[in-house]
Order: sequence, then C-alpha cells, then structure tokens
Amino acid sequence: MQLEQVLKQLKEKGHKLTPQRQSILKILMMSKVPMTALEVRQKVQKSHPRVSLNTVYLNLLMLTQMGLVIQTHLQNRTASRFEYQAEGSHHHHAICLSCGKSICLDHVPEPKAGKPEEDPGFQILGHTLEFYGYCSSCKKAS
Amino acid sequence: MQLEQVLKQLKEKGHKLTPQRQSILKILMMSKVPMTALEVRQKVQKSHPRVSLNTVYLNLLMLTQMGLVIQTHLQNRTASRFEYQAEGSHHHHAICLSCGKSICLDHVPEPKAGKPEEDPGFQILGHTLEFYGYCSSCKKAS
DNA sequence: CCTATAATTAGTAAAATTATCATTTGAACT
DNA sequence: AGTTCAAATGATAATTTTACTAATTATAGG
Repeated sequence: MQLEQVLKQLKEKGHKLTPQRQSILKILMMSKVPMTALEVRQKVQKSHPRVSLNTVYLNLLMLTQMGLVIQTHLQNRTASRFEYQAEGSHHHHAICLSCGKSICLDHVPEPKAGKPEEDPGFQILGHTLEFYGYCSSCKKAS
Repeated sequence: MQLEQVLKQLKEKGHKLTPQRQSILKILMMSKVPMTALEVRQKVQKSHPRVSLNTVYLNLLMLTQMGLVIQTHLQNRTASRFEYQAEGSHHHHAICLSCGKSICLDHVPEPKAGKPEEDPGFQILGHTLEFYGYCSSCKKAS
C-alpha cells in the first residue's frame, strides 16, 4: 500500500496526520528490517529532534491496532521490534531463545518438526499463535 | 504432566531443584488462569517471603525455554502473563486490543474471519505466529 | 560427611514500556 | 482567517522487564 493510501485510511478513522506521525510511518514503511522503538525515534529525531519516545510508542500502538504494523516479541529478550506490514506480505517469525535473532518465515513450518528454509538448522521447540482484535463488549463500547 | 515428572525433566537438563523454583512451578501448574510475574511472586512469598521478582522472571524464562510455560503478550498492554502448558493442552489466544482481555481458544479460527466460540462477537483483526527454539549457531554453541 | 563446582538467588541498577496530565495542534466548521 | 474540539504531543513519573554481581546453595563426587 502506498503512503498516500495509508494516510487516507488513518484520516478516515479519525486520526490526525501530524508531522511526527507521518515521519514514523514513512520510516517504518521504508525499513527492510523490524525496528525497535528506540531505533525509530533516532530516525525521527533527524527531522523532529524533540520527539518523545512516548509519542513513538503511542504511534506504534495505534498503527498496530490499525493492523498496519506487526510487533514481534523476542520471547523475554530485550526490546521488541516493529515492522510495517504491507498488504499480502504477511509472514511469521522464528525467534532464537538464545541470541534473540528473529528470522522471517515465508512459509509456515510444521510445528516442532520443521526447519525454516532461511536457517535449515533452526530447532523449533514451540510456538505461540495470538489473534488480536476487539472482544464483543469493547466493540459495543466503540 | 505430574509435578514429579517435570522436576525430573528439569534435573536431567542440569537445573537445580531449589525451593523457590519448586514453589513457582507448583503455583503455575495449579493456576487455572495465566498469571503475571507479580502475581506469581505474591503467591511464592507466602512460603518464601524474601523471594525477588528477578528470581521469578528468571524461572519463568527458564520454564519458557523448556517449553513448559507459555508467555502471552497482551499486544502493548500492561504486564504479560505466564501459563503452564500441560502436555496436549496446547491452545492459542485471542487478545482484545481495547481491554487486553485474553481468551483461550481450543480451536484455531479462520484468520480475520472467524469468531471464537468463547466470544462469538470477537472481531479478529490480525494475528501473529511466532516459533521459538534455537538457531543453528546457538545450537552449536550449546 | 566433606569438598568442589556451577547454578541460583537476592539485591541493585539499568533499560524498556506504559500511565498521567497539561499544553499544543490538526481538522472541521464558520 | 477565527473558533472549537478532540486527538496528539512532550514531559514526567510509574511500572514492567532485563542486566549485573556478590553471596548462597543444590548436586555430584570423593
């Protein structure tokens, strides 16, 4: 999806197109690797030196809730990473419990048996599958 | 799996069976709902008043890496929760982006279309699937 | 039973993430 | 252009999680 379309989509949902927000979005859309909140902030600071980390987190949350960004948790290791999710580019992750490395998977391997092609030696121990959205009571409220 | 068997399994992997660790494990195995680290600590403190939160986190991490515990992240909301994963009881979660409620799923719904039976009104917006284990280089090192 | 060793613990500090709130600002409407 | 209002920002504090280290302890072996 192009930037213009995404901005339009945000506006339709009642979100304001602040300069900081647009900068964050552009940075995520252009990055080829998932980024931490701190990395995003450092890039944003080039054009908006006073941007707060809080603003970055709030925008990452909003974009996640819009389904435009995916957050990957590194299974109890350091900072989580955020990644723009272009339409049709949905994919999953294999995360090393030892070094925290996150490997993008184009295909879903057989749980507990598969070997991701990106790292054929990867030993899968388990997996988590989390769906997110809105429960019935929250949907009513909004 | 029974407590005794789990303890045996830990021992085989070279882990020591400290009283704190056994307490944490028992609490997780008996709990019917996923617990936060703080909640676990509060229960442990009844028998070990001086237990540190750090110890709780370290044990939760170790148990996660053993595949005995599942950590659910509440998509950017407050504390994550930990749940003992009995053999054959593997299941997934639906998490509300608004209130953070976590619903356990016995079956995997159709992504972006399904309605979990536990909350037929739940609106699924997206999902994350993360495999964890050990990458080839870390496997060699150990 | 005693010793040696590595794992674990508790304490502390640091880092990551979320909450709160006063102020600012984009957007819609005059 | 001016006004209004809700959303967003930045500052700060609080909470959650991780990192580091010295002291303790479970366990294996003598």
